[in-house]
Amino acid sequence: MAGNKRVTLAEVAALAGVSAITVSRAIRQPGIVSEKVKNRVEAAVRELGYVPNPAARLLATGRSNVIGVVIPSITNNVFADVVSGIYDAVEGTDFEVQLGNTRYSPSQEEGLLRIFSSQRPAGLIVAGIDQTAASLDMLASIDCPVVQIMELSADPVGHCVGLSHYEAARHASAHLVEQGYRRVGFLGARMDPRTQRRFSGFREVAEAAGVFDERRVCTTTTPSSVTLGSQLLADLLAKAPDVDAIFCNNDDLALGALFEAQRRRLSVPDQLGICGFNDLEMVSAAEPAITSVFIPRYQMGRQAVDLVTQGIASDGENPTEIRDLGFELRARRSTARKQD
Amino acid sequence: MAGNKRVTLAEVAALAGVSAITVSRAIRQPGIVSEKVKNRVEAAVRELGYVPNPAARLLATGRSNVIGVVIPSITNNVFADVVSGIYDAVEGTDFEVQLGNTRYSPSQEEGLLRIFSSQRPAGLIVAGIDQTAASLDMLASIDCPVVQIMELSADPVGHCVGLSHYEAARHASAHLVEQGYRRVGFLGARMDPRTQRRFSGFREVAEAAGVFDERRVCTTTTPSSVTLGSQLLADLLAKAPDVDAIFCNNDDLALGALFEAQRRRLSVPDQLGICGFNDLEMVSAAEPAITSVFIPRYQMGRQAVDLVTQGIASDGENPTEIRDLGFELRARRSTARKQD
DNA sequence: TTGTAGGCGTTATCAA
DNA sequence: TTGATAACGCCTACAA
Repeated sequence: MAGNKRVTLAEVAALAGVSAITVSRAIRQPGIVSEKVKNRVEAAVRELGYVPNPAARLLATGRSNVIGVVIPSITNNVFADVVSGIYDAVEGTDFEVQLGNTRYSPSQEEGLLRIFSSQRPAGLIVAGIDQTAASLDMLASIDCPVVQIMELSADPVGHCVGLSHYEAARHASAHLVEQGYRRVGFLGARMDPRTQRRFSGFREVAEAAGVFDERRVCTTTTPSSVTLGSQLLADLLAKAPDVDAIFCNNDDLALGALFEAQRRRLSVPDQLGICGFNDLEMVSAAEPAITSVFIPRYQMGRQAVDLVTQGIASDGENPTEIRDLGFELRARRSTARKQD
Repeated sequence: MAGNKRVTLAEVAALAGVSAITVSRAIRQPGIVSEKVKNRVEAAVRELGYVPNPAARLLATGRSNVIGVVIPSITNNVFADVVSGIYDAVEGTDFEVQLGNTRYSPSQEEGLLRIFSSQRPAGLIVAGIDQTAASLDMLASIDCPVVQIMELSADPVGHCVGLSHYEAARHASAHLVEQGYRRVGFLGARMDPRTQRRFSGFREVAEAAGVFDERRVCTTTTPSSVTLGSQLLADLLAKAPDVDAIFCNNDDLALGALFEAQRRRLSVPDQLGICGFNDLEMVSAAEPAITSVFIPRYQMGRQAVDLVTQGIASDGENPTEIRDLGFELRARRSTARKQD
């Protein structure tokens, strides 16, 4: 089968008794070559174990098969799932994924986009809608499908697959109020734009219900962790011992808060209701199971790739698409207060 | 500065008043061109905003700047940290990372390696030492630095950065015995080769201490999760209600077991000791904090890249290196049994 | 439907 | 130290 040295189009062509360009066409647009020739070519390809040389193709076309993906973190479970969806969707296609990590830094994001732009990518998938003006300029002027994921933008640079974190937070907060909690608080880490939008949702619902109080808000710009969730709850309890429920900006914090509550013998959900965000697997397994807001992480990744490939297939002629994939509040025992 | 169209070597050469190849040399081997020419070239590069075209370079040299990374999962936190180390180490260099996901399937691994091999990568980083014979053949014959990570191999195909999971499991198991536990059990998911090696370590220590019992072993090939940890502990307790400590193959299972113990009002560590593996952040935050074995995930990623780049710099003339990065048992309250 | 010529941007080779 | 020439493998444009 496959020899050791690289097989070229010319060698396949020689074996099949056609010209190189015919082999090229048989591979890329099987429809336009005759059935007979196609079969001969396919046989030769198999026999020689031919694999196209992407560098040569790129050099000739000026267009790569790389889908650039720009995310703020690769260790965060949320993005791990998104990336997983992206890789699954790309599998079996001719595309490759190139991952860029911004570390939540807009300027690093700008740098990554600059690099990607200069490489003529097949498509670009970027997390969030809070790019710098310079980043947005690049995205707007680049000649390939662009997809913003995670959130919904009123004014997207390209396609958009996500959900309203503001609405999601409103639902979660409303749930707390409905459960009868009246002194609700908020725990937030990192406080990136997405987090802040969730906080807005929480704040508005709490204010509308007349249960908002600044003293029950504990936030930090420190990156999120379970340990930090414990600390934030400790801080919150110091400031506002009467808090009876918390909306945590993510599940790590929620789990940390649960552990801290256990340490203090605070009964969850009776003395303290806890709601997380993202619905990572672990929170549904907790004791008590933690209420959270599921967001379709994996699907966002998959559909972003779909939009890229469709955009390429239609040669950029398809209109901008905004897909709201929604969210789902998953109420569990951690907020199941005994109703009087 | 940078115009919109791509600047080529020839344009830089024209502006600098030299030939293209001289510019090429001035960029790649500044040492061999005259000071004067070098300065002129540098000025021209800056003025035009020249960026080399990697595709053309690759086509001409037959050697890419891609470091291929083959891991079994991208959602698993363990590999997320490894990959994070890889990306951090690659940053600022001329290399790029290409991630391949085997989904714990040896045949998918083979396929990925086949693709990578055909792309003349700059280096290859593969997780584990349990490749198929065909995979090992490819790794052995490929003309670039190869690094196996996660484990130590007696007979590595290239470099090796990892630790002995067998030894690590022995330590953890010995710790349980030292704490006075006498009816120790094992919880294992997925049961891939690495997991099995950890089980061997556990088994041998337990047998040597005369505390091994088949009935206290609960394993499944199902992928690991926190929920699964709860189920496995439930299964274990059904088979062997007298178990007094468990070594969990990873932290997800350990956390799930802790939750299940809480549900059953089993006191940890007194009635049940729990030890995890990997030392993910969450286990140290748990209540009680869970004992685990830390492994240097991030460092393995970083050092693997170092070995690749060194191998390239030395043109493959450096000897095979095996780096044992070790592990660290982090004893916490979940195994701090009151000693009588 | 198939083929021919030329070029994509860079580097290796050989020569000056 | 610098330069001319010829690849590298594929694709676009045009021709047959």
